[in-house]
Amino acid sequence: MTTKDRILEEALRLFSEKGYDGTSVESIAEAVGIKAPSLYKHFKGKEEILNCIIDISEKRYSENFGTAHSSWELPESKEAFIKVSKERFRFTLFDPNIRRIRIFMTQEQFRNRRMAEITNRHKMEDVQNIFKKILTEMMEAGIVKKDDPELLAIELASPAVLFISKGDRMPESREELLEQFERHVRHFCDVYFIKQ
Amino acid sequence: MTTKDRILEEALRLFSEKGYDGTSVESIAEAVGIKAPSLYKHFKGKEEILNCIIDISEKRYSENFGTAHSSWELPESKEAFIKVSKERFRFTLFDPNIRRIRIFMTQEQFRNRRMAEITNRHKMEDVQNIFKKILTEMMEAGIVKKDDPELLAIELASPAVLFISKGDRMPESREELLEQFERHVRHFCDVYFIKQ
DNA sequence: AATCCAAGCTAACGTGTATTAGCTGAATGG
DNA sequence: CCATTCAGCTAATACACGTTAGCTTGGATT
Repeated sequence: MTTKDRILEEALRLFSEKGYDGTSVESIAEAVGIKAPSLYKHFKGKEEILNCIIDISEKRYSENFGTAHSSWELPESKEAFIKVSKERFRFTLFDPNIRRIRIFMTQEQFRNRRMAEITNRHKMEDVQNIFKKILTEMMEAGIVKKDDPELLAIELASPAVLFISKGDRMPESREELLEQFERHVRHFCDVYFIKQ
Repeated sequence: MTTKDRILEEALRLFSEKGYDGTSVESIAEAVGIKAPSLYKHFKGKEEILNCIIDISEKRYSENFGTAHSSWELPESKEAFIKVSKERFRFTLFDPNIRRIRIFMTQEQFRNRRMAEITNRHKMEDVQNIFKKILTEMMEAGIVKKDDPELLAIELASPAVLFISKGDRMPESREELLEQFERHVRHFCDVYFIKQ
């Protein structure tokens, strides 16, 4: 791992913990194990670090949630659907990289137009498009009742978003949130899946 | 309105726009129309201003959403329920004071334990308790199908939270969000209300 | 072996920020 | 009518932060 990558890693960690304005260039350098002026051999300044992190955030997010890359195989049954949903939810909730990006985005979205757009693309488009796609396919396969897949995607996704936010705020509640999420998905299945 | 109140008002506005660390004492003073040192006649320092604002946030939130103060009359029909939900949603989405507090809280929750707890009490308890109460009553009144009111409260509330977050991020989309919210509530009624 | 460059360092600068000291004038109260 | 208090002001302080200049060094290149 290069020094440049280590700088970006530590900067993201610090930004997510203290915010951009609350993080000094010196503290980033210290976390990396170099002196502040050495940082300028790799980046023009603090703002360039920020922009690189935004780039990374955008990339990692689209890798993990973009419709293109996201290859869920179609769940064949209610239990398969619950299992794969839970795995996905657990990963999103616990993965430290995704988590740091999410917390950082949550804080920075109001002062950075690009950050607002990325946050939005993620929460309002990517997540819902994944669910929309799966739900559409499951409707066609006769597993889920025919309905507006866009609306159902929101019904399915938004409690997850709420739980994830709580998990970021209070990490100690994450195990409990997994259970809450399962209850929600099971309920969703009870309502919208075709009984066999 | 006293100077002290004006300071708190402008500080909240600036904190919500630029964050706590991004707001200087001088800029608060300037917004109020005084010089920075005069601020110290009213507050011990920047941090005391922050704490006062947190107090205010907590108070305003519990005034608006606390179970105790919240007096919804029980909606008698589906349309009445949709109407009152929409009004409430519109208010929450547009009211500038509530909005500033919410945006400020969203940013500060990760660096301030108290802020995390207030955010949580609001999003995870207050909002859901209101809906839980109404839904329970409507189940007893034979308007809504019998089900777990706690779960249904989440199904009803979480898309609203998602829409509100988007509205804070991109205010220009708020009118559209009102329509999306109505679609969600109508769908909710279709699924959970007893047909007449 | 001589040269070069990347990546670190120390020292220093300029700016911005939170806060304090101490003055002033106007209202308040005995 | 004088004393006090309040709420503003200017000037100044101390420090932190982002950034630049310029030196050093060790490994790669020629």
